[in-house]
Amino acid sequence: MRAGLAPAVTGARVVSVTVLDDRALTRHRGAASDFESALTGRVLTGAVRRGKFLWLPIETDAAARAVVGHLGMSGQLLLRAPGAPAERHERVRIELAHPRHGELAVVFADQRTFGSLAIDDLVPTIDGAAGGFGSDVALVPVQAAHIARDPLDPAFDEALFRRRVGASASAVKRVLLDQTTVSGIGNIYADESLWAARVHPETPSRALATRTVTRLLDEVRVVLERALAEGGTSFDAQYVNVNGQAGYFAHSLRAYGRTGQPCPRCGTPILRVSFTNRSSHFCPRCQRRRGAR
DNA sequence: CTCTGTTCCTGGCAGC
DNA sequence: TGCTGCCAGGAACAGA
Repeated sequence: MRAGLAPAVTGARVVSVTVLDDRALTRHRGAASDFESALTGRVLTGAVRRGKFLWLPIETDAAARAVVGHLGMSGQLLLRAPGAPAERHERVRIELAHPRHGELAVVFADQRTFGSLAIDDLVPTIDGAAGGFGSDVALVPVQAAHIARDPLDPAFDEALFRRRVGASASAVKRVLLDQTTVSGIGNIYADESLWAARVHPETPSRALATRTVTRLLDEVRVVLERALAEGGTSFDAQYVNVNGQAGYFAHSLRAYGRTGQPCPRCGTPILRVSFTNRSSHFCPRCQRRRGAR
C-alpha cells in the first residue's frame, strides 16, 4: 500500500479534506476541523512505513508533521479519481492535485474502525537512521516512535530483539506480536513464521536456544518478504492495495487458517488453539512444545 | 517493573 | 426467511 501511494502523493498538494466519520480520527489529538485545516493547502512529500504504521510527511516551514495512519484490521487507503463515488465504509477523503498526475483522491475506508488517521509531529529517530521505508529522513511520528523497526529494515536492532527474546518468560508468540520488540508481525505472520521455524507458539521465549532464535528471525524475514512481494494476505475484500486489488499471500499460508488440514511438511493435521483472545495454528508434530511452562 | 486480560467495531456466517 | 450470537483482528489501557 505504501509503494502504491508513494508516487501518487509525493509532491501533491492537498486541495480539500472531508472527514465523514470522527471515529476515523481516534488517534488524532483535536477536532476533525483541526485535522482538515492542518492539511488543506499543504504539500505531501512522500509515503513512509514502519511496521504497521504509515505516514505522509507534510511540507512545512514550521515543525515537521505528517498524516499518520494505522489501518488496524480492515482499513484501506485507496487511490480514486476526483469526485469518484463514495466507497463502502468511506471515512475520510483527501483530494490532491499532483503537478504531473493531475487530480486524484486518497480515500480512507474502514469497515471495523480499528484503523485511524491523525496529524502528528515528527521527532528525530533515536538511532539517527531513516524513520522507515520510503524515506531517507531520520524522523518518525510520535505515535510510531516507540515501535521497533521491522526485521527487513536495514537499521533493525537485532541485538535488542535478541535481548528481549532472551529475557521474556512469555510465550514466544506473544513476544513476536509485541510491536516494541519487532514490528510488522500480526497473528497471521506470527503463526506462519513459527511454523516455518518449527517452534511451538507457547514456548517460553527465554527457553529458546540462540540458534533457534536465529532460525525464527530468518523465517520471519522470509515470510514478510514473500507477503510483501505478493501484496499481502487477502481473505476478503478488506485486504487490498491502493487500487482495491487483493494480495496473493493467502494462497501461500502453511498453518494459519488451515485447522484440520495436513501440515505441508509432515501431513499431521494442523491444530487451532485459543491464545490471548486470538487463535494459534500450528503443527503438533513439527512444532513440539519445549521448555518448562 | 513485567505481564495478562479487556476493550473498541462491523459484517459474514452458522445455527435455529 | 429472519433472527441471534459468535468470530476475526491491533494496540491502548487497566489492573494484577
